[in-house]
Amino acid sequence: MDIKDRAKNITDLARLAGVSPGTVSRALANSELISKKTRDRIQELAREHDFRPNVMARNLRIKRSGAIGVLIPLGHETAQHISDPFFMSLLGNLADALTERGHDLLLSRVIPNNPDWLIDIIDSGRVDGVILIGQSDQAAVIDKVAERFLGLVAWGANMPGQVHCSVGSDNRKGGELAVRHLVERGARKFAFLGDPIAPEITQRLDGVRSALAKAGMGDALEILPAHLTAETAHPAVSHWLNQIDVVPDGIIAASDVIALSTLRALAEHGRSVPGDVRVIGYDDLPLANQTSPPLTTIRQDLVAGAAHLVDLLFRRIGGEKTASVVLEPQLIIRGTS
Amino acid sequence: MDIKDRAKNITDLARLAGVSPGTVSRALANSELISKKTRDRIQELAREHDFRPNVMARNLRIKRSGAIGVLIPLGHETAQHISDPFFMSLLGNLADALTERGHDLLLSRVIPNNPDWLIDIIDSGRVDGVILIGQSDQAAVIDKVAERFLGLVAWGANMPGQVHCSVGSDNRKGGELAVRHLVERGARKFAFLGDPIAPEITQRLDGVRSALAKAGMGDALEILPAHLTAETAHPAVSHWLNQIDVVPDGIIAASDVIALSTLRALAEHGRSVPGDVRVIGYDDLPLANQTSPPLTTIRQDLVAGAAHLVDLLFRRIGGEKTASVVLEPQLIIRGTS
DNA sequence: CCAATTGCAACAATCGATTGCATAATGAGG
DNA sequence: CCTCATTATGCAATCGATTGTTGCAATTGG
Repeated sequence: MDIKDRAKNITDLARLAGVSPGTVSRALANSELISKKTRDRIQELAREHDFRPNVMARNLRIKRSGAIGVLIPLGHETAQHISDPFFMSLLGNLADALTERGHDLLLSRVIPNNPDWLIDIIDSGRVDGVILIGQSDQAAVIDKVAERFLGLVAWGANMPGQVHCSVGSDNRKGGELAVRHLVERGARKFAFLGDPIAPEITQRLDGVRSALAKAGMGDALEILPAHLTAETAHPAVSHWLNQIDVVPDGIIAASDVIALSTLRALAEHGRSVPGDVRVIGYDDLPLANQTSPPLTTIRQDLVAGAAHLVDLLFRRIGGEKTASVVLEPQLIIRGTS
Repeated sequence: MDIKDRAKNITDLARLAGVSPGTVSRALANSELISKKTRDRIQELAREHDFRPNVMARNLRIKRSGAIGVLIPLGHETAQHISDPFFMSLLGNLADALTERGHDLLLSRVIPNNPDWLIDIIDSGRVDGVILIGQSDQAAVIDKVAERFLGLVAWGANMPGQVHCSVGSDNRKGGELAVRHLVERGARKFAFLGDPIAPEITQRLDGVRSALAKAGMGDALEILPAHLTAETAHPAVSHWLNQIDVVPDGIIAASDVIALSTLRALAEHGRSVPGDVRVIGYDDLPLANQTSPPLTTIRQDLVAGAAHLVDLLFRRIGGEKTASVVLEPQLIIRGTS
């Protein structure tokens, strides 16, 4: 088939078939209104001419875009990069789940410098629904939008009084699991590394505090509240190790990424893991299994998480008012504890 | 502003302003054809009513979608996951670069089970251009499409006689760099870990072979040609270590991900790095700096790579017939060599 | 004071597919 | 051979914004 006589729109194809555009449209949609004979003929013709209907025109008419917006709000720390392994890991799973449902994934890294960032995207008509990866510090904005707009789900913490639908792990329980495990292994002096500005982190810290209190060691906790990314974590932790008097023997990192940098900093300071210090991460990213020794961590099941996000989103798009989902965190014991 | 009287389309807004839809369109586009006074009035009205023009209608009319498709073809190994850290790292950089240019990023993980996978996406009208992350084993398909369609660039190897425009590092030179470095450090028996089905890997292996030949050690190379992902690499390498007679003292991993697993497997086999064995990776992913000891590797500058991909793509969309770009690989010496 | 020029905004066609409704073609039965 | 009931197709409006062309009014110059 030469490039010249490729039918570029439904009208061309209709002329070639000797029927009206409407008939072609129905035939390609396999509508019963068109006789089997013409239907087959038109479908065959479409195949021969390599015809592909214009998606935008179709979307305009039927008012759906066939795309789901996946947004990564970078509120409290614009320096945070989209390639953060945690985001990426979830994103990969979302891409798979959405593709299976025949939807495109519109990726956007958004810096919420005006309060309309979310509404802007929703009202633009580019997407049928929105999945937020993380709430950053935008809980208020998200809640306000969620009151009006159903097709929105978020990965992250489930806060009391929250309006929007979220999927996330039980961060509090995760924090508790981490501490209980370290206590069992004999740790007595603890440190928590992570910035409680993000609600998830706050909840993890709450869990840590609560478990320590229960164990009668409520005052044995130190906190390094710096915002820690893959790039900034190592120097921050290293500096912290230099200035403290007594190095804790149980370190709870707020994420695997932080834990990784911590392992390295400890090695450089001549501390053995898990001999001198026991370390536990959070997330169970694929790379947690790749360190030496492999990282003990609290697992968030991102495959299940992504599946839930997508499932809830489509149910909400369908009009259902779904509740949030809280996933059970799981202690994964490896070599660093 | 109540939700009721939100103008939902340009016609509503025109009625409210007492002008015609065309005038509103021009006013919002800040066209000189409309007097400053009416322009300001309409813009103010639009702001009050929170009006956002329908992107799909606009796109249909002006025949652009405002989105760039980023495709990850998974040809020779469907099990490979989109969350491969290398893909993700590049993807993050692409998202940033495209956002800066005001374009959306349509992410798709595609399994090329029929030869039309690429044409389908291009002709659907959903995207203005396509960036391929990796060519997988689809070079023929890609070349055929590239003959006709300009708005296409790919990350990956630059093969002789290639039609499509690609951006990638000089894999051959990268392989040479790796070997020269290991030789300098005293390694005498080598292994290359990676599957030469992907053209990039073949080129790296060629470089390795060539450098070894130059050093007069052409026969000191062993190859583990398994397809290695984050999940499969560790068992494969571990098994390999068990069955070989003499463990090499210089290991060239075809990627950082493979190098990571190798480090772990070596540790489990009681080999010290870099004491017994020197290891070098390829890519310089963020996580290469996070291992202990940190990984010596051949750096591909993904920030520059992403910038090139986007720049070339937009120039091609603009009609320019750009040539491929080959980036200079860089030896990053860290702790494993 | 009238004609020529300029400036603004309205009109209407257009992008390409979908779909309710009207109409033509077909076939059966009398 | 004609009528009526179906079935199969055509017609035309629609989704919402863009843009070339046209028409009207105000301004300027002679």
